[in-house]
Amino acid sequence: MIIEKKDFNIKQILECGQHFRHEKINDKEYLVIAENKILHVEEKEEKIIFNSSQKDFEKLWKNYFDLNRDYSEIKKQINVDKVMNEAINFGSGIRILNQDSFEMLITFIISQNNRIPMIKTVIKNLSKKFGEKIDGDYYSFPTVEKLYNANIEEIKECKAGFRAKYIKDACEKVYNNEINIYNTEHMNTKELKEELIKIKGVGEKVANCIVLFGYGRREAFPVDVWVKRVMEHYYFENKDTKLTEIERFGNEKFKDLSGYAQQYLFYIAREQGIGKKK
DNA sequence: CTCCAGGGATCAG
DNA sequence: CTGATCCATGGA
Repeated sequence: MIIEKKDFNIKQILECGQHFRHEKINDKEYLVIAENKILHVEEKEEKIIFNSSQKDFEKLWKNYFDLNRDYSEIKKQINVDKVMNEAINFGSGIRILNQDSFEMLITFIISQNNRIPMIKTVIKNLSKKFGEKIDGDYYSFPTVEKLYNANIEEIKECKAGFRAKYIKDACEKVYNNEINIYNTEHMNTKELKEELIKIKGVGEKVANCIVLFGYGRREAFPVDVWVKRVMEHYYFENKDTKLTEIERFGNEKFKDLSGYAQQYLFYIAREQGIGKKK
């Protein structure tokens, strides 16, 4: 499947901190794992080549890469000042992926106080140990039931560290229907976040990432170390500012498009090391 | 060696 | 309520 290259940069999409199940071949060529599929994506001149069947493309990848949405309109609306103009131009090919909600739950529990390469390693280990083989050394993300039946020691062996008990708690609460993470259409974002925060190891930031990347709640504004740095640098005169205040500032500034704004800001901050101490 | 990572739980005040 | 400390692990 070939589509026109517009508001699409595979490197920016996969390396803006929302996705951990890919392998880089080069800047314009990646392997992406989702569900029980492996996709080879390649940028060529003004086209994007999805090496998949038309059926898989329509059923999975089209929505996964959020191709039904007009990003030029979104960018226009959040381009409210000089800072955002620079961030949007820097990451102009970013799109927010629509990923599996349970996978996002576990993924962002793993993300806490961790580095991106290590997050990828833990997810790969969990998938290899508890997922289904797709092809070669690639495995699908584990189901709730599989992870629920794993014991803490096995999860720790995947290098999850102190987060293993959080993963276990998440699986128990989901498997036993102590929390509802599946029929969520009737819940607003605040209610959904409150539900997720009942899980140990899920706080405000992790909950925001889960609803943004796993539930399409694009009004969420996760504030991590990088967003804190870039926001303090540009909007708070480098003064140490509370996370809740930064989140409120973002939500008021970007309204229901906060998640997109946050993602352009995260990407430019991390790529350029904005605000990082020496 | 020390410091820190897409934070949160727990404890001290 | 706010702020400090601890948490596994590995790379800089």
